[in-house]
Amino acid sequence: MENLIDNDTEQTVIHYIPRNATLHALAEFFSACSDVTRAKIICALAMSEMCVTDLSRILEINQTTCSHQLRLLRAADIVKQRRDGKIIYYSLKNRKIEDVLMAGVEFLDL
Amino acid sequence: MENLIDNDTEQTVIHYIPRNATLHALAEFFSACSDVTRAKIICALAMSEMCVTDLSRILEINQTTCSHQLRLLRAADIVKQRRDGKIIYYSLKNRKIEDVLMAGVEFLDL
DNA sequence: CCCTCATATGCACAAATGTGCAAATGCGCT
DNA sequence: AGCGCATTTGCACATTTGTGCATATGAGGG
Repeated sequence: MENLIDNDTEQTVIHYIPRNATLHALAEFFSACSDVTRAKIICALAMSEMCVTDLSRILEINQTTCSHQLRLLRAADIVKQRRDGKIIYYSLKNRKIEDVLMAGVEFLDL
Repeated sequence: MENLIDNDTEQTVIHYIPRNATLHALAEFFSACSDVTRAKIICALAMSEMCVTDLSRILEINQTTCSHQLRLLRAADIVKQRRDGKIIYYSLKNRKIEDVLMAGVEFLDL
């Protein structure tokens, strides 16, 4: 069983591979961006803090679905909430998420 | 049925939301990055062109699985292949994928 | 206390996804 | 042609995911 790449390269590659925890975190994060509904929500929240009702009305998605996806986005630390009386306002937790979207747009040349 | 955000903001948000085709492309792209195995493969290929056998051996993943995931990555235009006799070498099609991973790493503060 | 509105949760279900075995294909060699 | 190796493909299966209805929770106002 011969190696096809040379041993030095192999060692370099092996050391470059991130730890499993890192890979897992990355995959989970990208997974949170990998749905049309959630991408929509992120884009909307990048413009303005908003409540669930407005979000679902403006994006034309079911309120329940919106709520479910917001929960996922919150679990992924992409979105945060703030309560004001009856209303819960959602917004981006960290503006770096926009850099990620931009990088995606760049890659796809959109 | 009253709006909770003012109409100007609402209009701005509505115009900011990317077209459906764009959202779909973005989601599909991130979906390609949203799996541990594929993330691993991308990281490895960022270091060096490699064939399936080496990839699966070094990353310690089943060769068949590796092949399946490479097909997905190829469909997502993340990876390209080059044949040399019996061997097929895989490499990143576009180095901008690294910027995306970096943005993810930045976001997660890894 | 009851009504209304904003939001979340439980549940069910269809659809998509990741994995690996078994078998097929492709290619060079003799 | 026949063999061996590299890679892909077909198939099956368990698991996860996205969605929305029905229902619950939570908060303010009369």
